[in-house]
Amino acid sequence: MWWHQHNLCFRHPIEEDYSGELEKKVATITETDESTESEGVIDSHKRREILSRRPSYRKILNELSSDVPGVPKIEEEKSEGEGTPPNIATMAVPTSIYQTSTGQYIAIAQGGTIQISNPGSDGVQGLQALTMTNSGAPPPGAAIVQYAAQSADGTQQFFVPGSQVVVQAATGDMPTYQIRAPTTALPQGVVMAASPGSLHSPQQLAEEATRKRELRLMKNREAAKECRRRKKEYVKCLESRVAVLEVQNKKLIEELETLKDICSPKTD
DNA sequence: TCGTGAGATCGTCATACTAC
DNA sequence: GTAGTATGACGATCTCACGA
Repeated sequence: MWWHQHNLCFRHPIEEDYSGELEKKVATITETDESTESEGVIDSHKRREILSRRPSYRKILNELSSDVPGVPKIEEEKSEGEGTPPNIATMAVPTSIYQTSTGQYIAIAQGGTIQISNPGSDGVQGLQALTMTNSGAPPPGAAIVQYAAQSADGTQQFFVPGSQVVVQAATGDMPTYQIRAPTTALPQGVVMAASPGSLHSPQQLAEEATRKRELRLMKNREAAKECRRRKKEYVKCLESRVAVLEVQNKKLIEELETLKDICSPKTD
């Protein structure tokens, strides 16, 4: 974070202990002893314990917000069942089987199930079922593949194992599908897919594990971004609170001095 | 212009917490 | 108990200011 003041720039280590210092400052100004972190050397394990037991930024900020009018609250995320995620589409397509240029088969079943068979697999064996869904709980054993609602060229893409995408190349009565490299760098949504029970070969299991890991990493990446955003907001909130409390403190001191003068007039 | 230092940002991992 | 989420820690990389 950059702090610009009279053409001088000051930097604050936003991600480290700055918020902790602010918390101490707020605690000092409000004359509470909530902040119990000692100044001495704390070994990393104890420090981790202390930090990890701290309530989340959202909770703290919302508590602060309820105290300080004008400070916006961080909205609680809606539960997943509420409403339709904007990026998840329902596939209402006729039951069809398509063959790709690489020899893979894609079967679009009624109800939106997409099945992919790899070259060399004999028919049903080796099929991977991709069940498109708008909402509701995933079926037992279901895994998640990545899905982008629309690519740059206006087509729909369904991310499948092996860093490939199933692309809906045209809409209408007879949509066409292709398997090709993704045209968008980042997937924007998810669909439910591929029960592990349908995976047989070690290669498929490895692909499944890789896919799960990539999905987990992607989610964690987004979570980290969101967490950092919340932390920044929290720090801003603390800063404004410090400013408000300092003004209040100053006023109270001045008031106290005034009252002292009134109550104890000089005898000279 | 280039090297360097300091802070910012990002991705990942580990782990506590939470919801079911 | 388990899966998913939140967040601290850490390392890599980026960005910017500053001095040689």
